[in-house]
Amino acid sequence: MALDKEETGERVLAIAEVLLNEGGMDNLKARTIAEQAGISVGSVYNLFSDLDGVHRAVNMRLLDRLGVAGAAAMADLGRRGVTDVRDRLLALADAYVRFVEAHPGSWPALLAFNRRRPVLTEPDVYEARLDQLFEIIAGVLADGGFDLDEDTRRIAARTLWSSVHGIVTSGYAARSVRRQADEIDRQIALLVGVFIRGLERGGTFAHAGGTTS
Amino acid sequence: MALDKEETGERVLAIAEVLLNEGGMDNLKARTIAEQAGISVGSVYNLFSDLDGVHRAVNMRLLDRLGVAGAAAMADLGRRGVTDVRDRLLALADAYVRFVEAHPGSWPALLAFNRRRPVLTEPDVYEARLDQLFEIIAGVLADGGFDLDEDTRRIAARTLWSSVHGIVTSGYAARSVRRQADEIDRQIALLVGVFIRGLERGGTFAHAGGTTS
DNA sequence: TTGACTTCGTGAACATCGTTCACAAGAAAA
DNA sequence: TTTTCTTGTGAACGATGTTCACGAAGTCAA
Repeated sequence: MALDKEETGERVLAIAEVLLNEGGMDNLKARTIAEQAGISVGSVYNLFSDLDGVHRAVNMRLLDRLGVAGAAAMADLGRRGVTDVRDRLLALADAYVRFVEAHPGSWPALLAFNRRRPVLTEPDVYEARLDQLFEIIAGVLADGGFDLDEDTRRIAARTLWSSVHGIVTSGYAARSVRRQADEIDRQIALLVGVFIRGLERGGTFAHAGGTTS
Repeated sequence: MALDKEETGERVLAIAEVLLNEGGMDNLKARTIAEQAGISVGSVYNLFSDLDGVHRAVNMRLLDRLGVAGAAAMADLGRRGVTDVRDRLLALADAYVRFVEAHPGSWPALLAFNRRRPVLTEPDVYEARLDQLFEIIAGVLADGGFDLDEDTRRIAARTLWSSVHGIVTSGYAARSVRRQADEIDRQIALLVGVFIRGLERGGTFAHAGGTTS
């Protein structure tokens, strides 16, 4: 045996990520992985329980990389003395956009992976890695001087994240590739701008049932 | 032959939608459709080019139904004399939430379907049906008395839609089923509230490059 | 009516996929 | 050396998407 077991696993994950990035979920085939990794099909199932297990492991790496990208963007702004809330939120959103662009196949594959089953899987680990991002956003909001209690700030952070996520994914699902990046940037700019102005005006955001007569 | 060709196609689509709704994309099998529809496997391929073609047709029906739900929600509010922008936007968002809840499997399958290939498909028809929804939102914004030019209003409508979409999909991707509906409602209420307050303050939302020193 | 032509349903057949498993090779222990 | 355990192997199985040669049934002209 030439390689360590863990080392072989890493190589399989690297190959799997390339396959996912190039051809989406349908391109993740056990025989292709085995061939490119120089092992047999059975060995793939020795290293991972399923192909789903391989995909899950790739997704973990992606989420980790996304967290690093977000933290790096904040660290970079801090190093340059930028403290403006708008700039920091835009930088976070931009980091996410660049991350999605850097993973044109594997990131959509992660999203599709979660939607494949109704709710059978246990995305606890997923949520844990996403919480890391939420806390970054909540931290930015906390420094913004808004008069928000902790609970509202938590909701606002998740709302902001979900909104940016929706803008980016909806944007890239549209037809043209060019000109679409511009649309995404404009939507994000409008969202962040409107969000900050709305928060600055204070007030409560209770789930008021105003729609009923 | 007992049934018309088009009628058989409708039955196939109805069966396919049930299958998708119950088990997601993996549950859409040619042999299952043929068996439940009382036809042969080959006939399915006579009626539709691919299984993807079947899925596409189901998705069209879903998008039509979503458009009807949105329009109905607006018509209902108009009938009850409700003209407040916040109420109307919340009603639209609520219509979307209820739509997603009414299609727990087939709607995620639609989203996963679009993410399956990088950008090979031509979602022109998709976009056309979504534009219908954007125009509804833009119409509500136009009645809101905000000082927005048509272009900004278009962007704002799409931003609002994408944000709500992101909130809903991110929300249902999380772990618990209960208590999650509450989280979604709170995020939507915060988003709409913040959005309206932000728009009321006017100003431009140009893509100002403020992040660079 | 009859014959040719067209249309369309049929299901066996093929290729490919995920997954399993009996087997063997090799390392470690005795 | 012998035994035992681990681990890689690839043939084999079942399921799936898709095709296609065949035949039944309808249509129409003579």
